[in-house]
Amino acid sequence: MAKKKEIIDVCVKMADEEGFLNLSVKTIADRIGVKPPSLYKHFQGGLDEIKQEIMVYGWNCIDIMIAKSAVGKTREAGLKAMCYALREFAHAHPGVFEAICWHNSYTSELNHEVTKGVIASLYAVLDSLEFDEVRKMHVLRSLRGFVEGFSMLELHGSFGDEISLDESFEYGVNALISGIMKG
Amino acid sequence: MAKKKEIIDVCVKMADEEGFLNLSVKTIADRIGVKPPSLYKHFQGGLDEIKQEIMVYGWNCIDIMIAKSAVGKTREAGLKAMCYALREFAHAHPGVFEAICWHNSYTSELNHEVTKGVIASLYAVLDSLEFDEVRKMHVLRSLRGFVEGFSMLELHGSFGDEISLDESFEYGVNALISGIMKG
DNA sequence: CATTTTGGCTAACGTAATTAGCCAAAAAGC
DNA sequence: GCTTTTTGGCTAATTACGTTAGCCAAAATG
Repeated sequence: MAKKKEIIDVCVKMADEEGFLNLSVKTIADRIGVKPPSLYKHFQGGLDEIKQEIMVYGWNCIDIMIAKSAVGKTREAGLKAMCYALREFAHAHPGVFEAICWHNSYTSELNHEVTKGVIASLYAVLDSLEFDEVRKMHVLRSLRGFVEGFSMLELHGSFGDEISLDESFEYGVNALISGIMKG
Repeated sequence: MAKKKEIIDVCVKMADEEGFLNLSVKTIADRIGVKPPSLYKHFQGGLDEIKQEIMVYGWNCIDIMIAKSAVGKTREAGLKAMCYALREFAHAHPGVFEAICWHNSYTSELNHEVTKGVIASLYAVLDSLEFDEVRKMHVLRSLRGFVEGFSMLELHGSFGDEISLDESFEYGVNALISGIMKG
């Protein structure tokens, strides 16, 4: 095995398959085929550093997905596309998404750096709304709150599944965005 | 020191003051003035059981706050009051709120039991909307997603604070509920 | 070819959760 | 009122994990 990047890729897979909470130095070392202390050659910050790297990986990934999803779209269509992209990421990478929701608290410094990229993508679409700066921030926060909250809850199984989750999400996105456009 | 209930009260305080993540058998035992093994006389399930009890405490508390907040209100006013009540709980009990967001995954069985009370309160107001069952569920999920997501993000410091969080929340609630009522 | 860096290892340590097994005081039963 | 059981605490020991120290071989670099 070799460099950080490959190890993080393995960790990302593990987080998604077995849960972010089940990541430990031992399980990671086992999966890589190495003894626990060897990981410290790559990550002197230990487990915390690995978890941060997963979070950073996640934000970069989200940045790309959101930017792609909004290409050529403005206003309602742009906002909607970004909401769907973020939820799709949460489904594709539940473990990484968990890392992002959770590990925030520790690392708000680093976190603000990292999220700048994402916020930049978002602002391109937000600008097309021609709202003032404060209102754009309200919109951004509202959308993030809804999508991250909804995704967190559904991934944790808090919603049950008798009624379609996809339809609930669509309903919520439509309601929120229609409220944003009209207000 | 004596019974479960008093110990949980202390744990709730600790979670809110020092963070849910910092709860450990040792810190709890210290605070109570007892040695770690003694806690197992009250909670045979160990730390996990304690964390579950905190979650249950939280849901009961939320149940009461939501029910009180919605008294005598219907439709928009009722929904809005419940959203504000839930966010107020998150602010008043950040540690317990964290427990609720986090510990969901482990305990979806128990969790579904516990949330029935809350969902009952909510349904009283939802019923006043005169929507069909499926749509009521969409509304419920959307509101929960938004409020829990927004609160989680602000408590984790993910939003910054240059622009008023209260105003962003108000904006989001108004947008979402207005979208819900019109749809 | 010499040297440094890289990436691995074993051994040891500190701390946390938990279990086993003991014991005194309070509570309940006769 | 005394006996017995339950309650709630303890110390000691176990297990598991993150981490550090210090050693070593192969690969990369000069």
